[in-house]
Amino acid sequence: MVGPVQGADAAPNQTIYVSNLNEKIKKEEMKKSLYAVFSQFGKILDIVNLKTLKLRGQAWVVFDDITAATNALRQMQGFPFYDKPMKIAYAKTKSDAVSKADGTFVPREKRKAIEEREKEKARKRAAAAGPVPAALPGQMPGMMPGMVPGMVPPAYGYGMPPPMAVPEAPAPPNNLLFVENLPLEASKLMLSTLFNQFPGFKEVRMIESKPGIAFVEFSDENQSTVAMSGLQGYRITPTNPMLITYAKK
DNA sequence: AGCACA
Repeated sequence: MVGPVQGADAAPNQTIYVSNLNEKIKKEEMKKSLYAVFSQFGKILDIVNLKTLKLRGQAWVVFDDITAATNALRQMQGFPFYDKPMKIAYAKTKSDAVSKADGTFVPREKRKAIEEREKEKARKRAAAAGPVPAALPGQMPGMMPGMVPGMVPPAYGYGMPPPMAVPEAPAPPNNLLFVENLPLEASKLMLSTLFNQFPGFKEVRMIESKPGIAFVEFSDENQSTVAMSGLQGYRITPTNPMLITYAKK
């Protein structure tokens, strides 16, 4: 049998479906925090988070490739995030961001229209031809006039814009953390106190001319990773959940 | 629980 099987998990996909998310968190914040937590696994093409009745508490994180998605799924399964354990599965279908990147994207309205047209053609053909004739020698079943084996859809048809701009590639895991979205009142002492709870803490560095960010150094990347998980989204003030990523070195 | 692309 072909296609998704009822009751089975979705097949591996470069998009993960994340559910059991805290519904109180606003969309923009949720996306930023998901980005902060998942970008360590690979390039993220898009994050979709809708708050409609049917879709709240869920998000789709679209990765560049399925290896990244698989690692994210395995490593972040059950990860406590805004006080709730994340539930992660592969998405059931291909994301638009992926279709846009590989040139196969067709807007939904057009997809519908095209389907209708194909159906209509099929009906007419069936009516005109009567009983199905045997295929001519050398003709492949299912081929239509004008079709050529191996034909592919046009890249970037339909006047679509190029794929969305993507945040620059995140740094690989390492011992130095980059902290952003800090409130102005965040001090070196506050941050040191906070990060010092985690083993391997070495120092906090802030830059006078760049408020809102800090670098936090640990002895090794395992230790920095633990601290990142522990403080991701932590609020020094109610308005600024901190965003922690690995620093570029 | 809920699988979309505002």
